[in-house]
Amino acid sequence: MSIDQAPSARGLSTGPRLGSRASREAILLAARARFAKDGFSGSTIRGIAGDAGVDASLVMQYFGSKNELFAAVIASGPNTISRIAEAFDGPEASLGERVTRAFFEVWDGDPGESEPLQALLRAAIGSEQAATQLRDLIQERVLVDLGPRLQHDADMKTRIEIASSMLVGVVVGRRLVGLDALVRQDRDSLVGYIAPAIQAILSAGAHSAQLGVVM
Amino acid sequence: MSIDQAPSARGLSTGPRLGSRASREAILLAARARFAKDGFSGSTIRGIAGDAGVDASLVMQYFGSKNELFAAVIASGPNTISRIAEAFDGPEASLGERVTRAFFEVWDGDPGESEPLQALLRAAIGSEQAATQLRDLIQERVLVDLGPRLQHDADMKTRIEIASSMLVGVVVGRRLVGLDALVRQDRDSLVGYIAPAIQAILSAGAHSAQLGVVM
DNA sequence: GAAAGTTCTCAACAACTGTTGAGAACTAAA
DNA sequence: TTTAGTTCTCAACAGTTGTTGAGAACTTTC
Repeated sequence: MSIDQAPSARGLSTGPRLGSRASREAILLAARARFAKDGFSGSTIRGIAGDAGVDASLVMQYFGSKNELFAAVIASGPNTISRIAEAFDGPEASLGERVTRAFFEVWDGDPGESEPLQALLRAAIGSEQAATQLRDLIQERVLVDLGPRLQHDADMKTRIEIASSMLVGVVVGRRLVGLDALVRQDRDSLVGYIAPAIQAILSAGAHSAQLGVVM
Repeated sequence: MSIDQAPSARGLSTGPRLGSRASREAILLAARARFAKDGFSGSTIRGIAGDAGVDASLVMQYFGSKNELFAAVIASGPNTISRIAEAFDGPEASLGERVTRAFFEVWDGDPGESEPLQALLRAAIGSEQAATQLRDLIQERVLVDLGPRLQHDADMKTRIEIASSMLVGVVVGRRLVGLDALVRQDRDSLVGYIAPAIQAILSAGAHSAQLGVVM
């Protein structure tokens, strides 16, 4: 009945505590990898549980449902958009290269950072529901992180979405589809190819009538 | 036993023929739309059959299996890559615009043309098997259609794959994810934003050391 | 030792999946 | 009308899916 019956007057109680976080994290790790590789509907809870060396029902016990597990995977990623947003600070002449490089570091680098993003992208392309989730994430974060850096300018927002889509497209071609000429390139030479194009998208406003946006 | 027992010495025989092609085509149409919308594993034969106003087993009877139905949908699309390849013919100054416009006409236009492509892309992003299928398709067709137009140049092949990935990325952002600033733009203004970037990718070889490729 | 609390597994359910075989419903020829 | 051939549906299969509830196995406190 009463809460204060706790054994040693603390929140800690009797049972085993060591395995708890370890299994939970193993599940999250396995789910991250599988969602990134097979998409949402292509991944199964039994498969994830098997990878984590755990029974499927434990996954349910920790995360409630497959949808919540997926949400936990997405939430487990660090705030990548703010890292990309930081690339907007600096001289305009090298804007394309900074943004391109930041994108590759986030999407093409450490699995802990890239796998949740790839999972979200795969799921978003695979189902309308996840697409809404991704859309909202972009909508929120981009406004929060990029808003202060740029004046509210519909044209610049369009340019950012185009440039982002292009960069994501290259990552999709390289990592998800596996186009061989893209896979073979190392990151630096890819940046060499791509940065001028991104620069053309992002800084073209400076050549047109209404400008003074970025700097 | 013998084949020549056919009633009127023709290939035509007794049963109803009207429904045949109509149902087959209705199934193919429904499958095209659903694969494009929900991906491969997200689509069900029962759902496709329901859209076509037909029992699920009829789908099996016509196409044998879900995989073969998918292959039929992919094969039903016209040869889009050759249409894009044609855009490479012409003055180099407007190469970016021609290619960009051709891409949008193919990927963002008539459902009969764009839906098989979107279906293949969704499936390729959703599973490794379909990714191989897409990779092979690109490998074959690009070499066949673009090979004669360009000299065999690894650098140009890389540039083409990058530009294609970028354009596909924009289509994904616009059609599959639904980024609102991209959805709002009409095609012409999108081309206005994007063409210079594609031009930068495709014709940048002319500015670098080893050149003479495109012209 | 017993008791309490935690972590985890077993077995099963209900729904849905692709797929199959048998037989209706219909159409055209005899 | 009978017969043969075609188009299509019904009912069911075996497997997999997410999900659930009961109870083992283990750890700490008394």
